[in-house]
Amino acid sequence: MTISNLSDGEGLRLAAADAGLLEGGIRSAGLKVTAPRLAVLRALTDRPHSTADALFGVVRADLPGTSLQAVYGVLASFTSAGLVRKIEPAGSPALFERRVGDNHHHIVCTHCGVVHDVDCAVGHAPCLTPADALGFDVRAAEVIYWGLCAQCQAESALP
Amino acid sequence: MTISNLSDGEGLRLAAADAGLLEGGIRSAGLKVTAPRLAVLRALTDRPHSTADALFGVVRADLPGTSLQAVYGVLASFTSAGLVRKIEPAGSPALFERRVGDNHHHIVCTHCGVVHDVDCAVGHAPCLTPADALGFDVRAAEVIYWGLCAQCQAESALP
DNA sequence: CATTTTGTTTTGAGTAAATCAAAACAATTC
DNA sequence: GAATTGTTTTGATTTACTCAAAACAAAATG
Repeated sequence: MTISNLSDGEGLRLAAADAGLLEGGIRSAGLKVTAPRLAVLRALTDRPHSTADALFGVVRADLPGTSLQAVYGVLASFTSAGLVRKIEPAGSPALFERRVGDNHHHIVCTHCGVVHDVDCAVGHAPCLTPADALGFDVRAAEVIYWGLCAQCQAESALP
Repeated sequence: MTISNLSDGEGLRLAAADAGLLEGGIRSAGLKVTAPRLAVLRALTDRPHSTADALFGVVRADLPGTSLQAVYGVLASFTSAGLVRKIEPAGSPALFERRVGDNHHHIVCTHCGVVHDVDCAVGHAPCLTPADALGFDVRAAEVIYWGLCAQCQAESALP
């Protein structure tokens, strides 16, 4: 599979527009630019908080030869290169997003599973300092809010 | 397997002392009191932040006939009865603890995986209010701090 | 431009953690 | 003590993910 069959038909113009940005991001992370990587990164741009499997579904539409393992491989390399962030909410397969480098958190619907980004709670870097760090050298604080999303609240209020 | 072969030998006195408390806890959660449930609850008292598998290892020493699935079943019933809390740190199998009902969080060592409880960060119920809840009815905030524990810091500083 | 090197993807197998279902069984209720 | 209800065992199954070797493509090099 070569980069030249990356896109076809109506996706071509969009792909051409994005390609530079996506490609630059991958390249400047010190990774080789390949068709599966471009496809995964594009899919993730459109659909943040996706599972590997969901991304595989999107990617294989663009690039039919792509394997699920390739998607896992791409995501692993992106994650360790700091190009994407992996989140693992309880009870869910891992989710991935392109928004990295800021200290943002997530809010997850306990009913439908939808995930949204939320900015940090209190002031500058809230929750980044535990009451007592017990001698740990704390590097990160991960916050997940759980609750009912607006739509599921509305649905649960129906007769 | 009956409750009568719950313990033997030197564990008997301790078991007798605990049995009332453990039994009362299970019963008042509306669950039947069984040998596997007592054994799991006792194991969890001694070793908070254990996996189902680790608890299975402890329980089968007391109660050799116990199956791993029984341990999963016991933990599921305890969790939904509010008798234990299940935590699922990224990259780890689920951990269980008896400390419930308070809003405490966890600090996990990125190197050795050890988990400790930490009280809430700032004031009363910090992090319980996101900057913007996006219409969600927020019910819980889960905070996990990641860092190097004191021992792993010491070991990484060696020649 | 051709070649080599390095890194990526495919193919296929394998694993860990957890779940499901039916039959056997035990705790509580009556 | 019998009936009822809930729990545990047994055994199979699933999901999410990982590993390894061979095939292959991208980038570096001459």
